[in-house]
Amino acid sequence: MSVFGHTLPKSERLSGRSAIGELLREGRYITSGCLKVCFKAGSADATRIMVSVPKKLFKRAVKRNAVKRRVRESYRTQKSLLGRPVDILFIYNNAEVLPSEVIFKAVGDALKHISEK
RNA sequence: ACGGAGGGCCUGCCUGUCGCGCCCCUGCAAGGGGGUGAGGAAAGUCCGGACAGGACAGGGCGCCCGGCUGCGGAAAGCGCAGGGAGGAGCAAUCUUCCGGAGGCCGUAACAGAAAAGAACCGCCGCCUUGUGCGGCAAGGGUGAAAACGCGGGGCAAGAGCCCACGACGGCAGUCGGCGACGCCUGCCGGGUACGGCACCCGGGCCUGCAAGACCAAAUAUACCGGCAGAUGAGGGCGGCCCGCCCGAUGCCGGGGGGUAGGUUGCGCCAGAUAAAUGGCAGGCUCAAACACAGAAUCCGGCUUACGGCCCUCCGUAACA
RNA sequence: UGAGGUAUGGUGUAACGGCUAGCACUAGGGAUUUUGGUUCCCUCAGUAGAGGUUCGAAUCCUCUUACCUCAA
Repeated sequence: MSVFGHTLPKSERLSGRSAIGELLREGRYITSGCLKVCFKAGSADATRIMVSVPKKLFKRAVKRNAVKRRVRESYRTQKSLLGRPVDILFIYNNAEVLPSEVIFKAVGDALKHISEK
């Protein structure tokens, strides 16, 4: 782990059918700007996240990838806002590819909201 | 210069910083170092394969797809070059069609007499002068399409009826070409268009990596072994015992198929598996660093989307 | 990722390649009625988009777009 902690290795990403199913079943939902966020207290040691961009919103894979990368980048630079381990799912919920600043703010707000709960 | 036509090429690189996948090295570990990391279309999934499973004695018919020629190719609704007929454009050039049949079958709405052996108007002849009989297909009109064009002969009037020239189709021959075919000569032919059928040549079994292969919890269980069991195993009521009720299987071990899940298929310079190539700042080469766009089994094409440059050619205008 | 299908007025659906694309409901107008309903009459509005074949295309062919189904 680097000095700054602004990393996002594989162990901090949510994967696996059962883990995702558990989150979707038991998680709480909040909305923050262009994002819908599903989260629950983490069962693993580290905070784990995943990002979802529905195909209904963007038909082109390039746009979906761009949005996912911006969300991940925003989380990576702001992950220090969280205290204890949480499982989080970010679902993009806007018909347009928004600029990085907007997504950055939405992710930041969501993280603050979660850490207060 | 503007507009257009054809062809070719490219669609980055570097630095700083924060990050990601895979591989290698190092380290007990945390980590550190190095390498590498999307496209010309990766797309649409329109064709063809490889590969995999299923089916399958051998052969024929049928069915489906393709159909000018030559070369390339494993093959292709493939590429390159060329041929014929038609169409678009002032032009450069582009584009559509193409084996085969004098036979058979089907279709040709409306209009029109008639849409395939035609006669409404019309033209001509005869007499018994009529709502007659017969001949003709040049002219008119309908239609998307009407029986080859034009000139002459011929005739009662006419007509490829005959003749010359021409167009079209077929056959034969000389020459040129690997060939499709072309040029020339001679002979023959005359009801159109479209589609299908005999036939000829080539290809085609079906399903697709969510194919397929391997490992393998929990629960139930084929089968095998051991133990207990109508002298009551086990279960229900209950915290336990007694009691009451139901009662022939119960427990343990092995074990096959198989589900969740995992591995493989899956790439020895991309190789993930909820899925990596990015963000920010700046620079360089420069024709430009923008547009279209993100690998999931892999190849060969086609099609569609889209930025830029170069070369050749055509047209218009201006200048020399 | 692979395989397949659909698109016709606002909605649901018909139409051997051939009349002005038919029908029902809805909507608008009118008639009947004291008013409303029922009933009757009239009207509006459509072949998803772009090319091609053809004398002629909703229909046949090609491409594009949108939507749907199936295969863990």
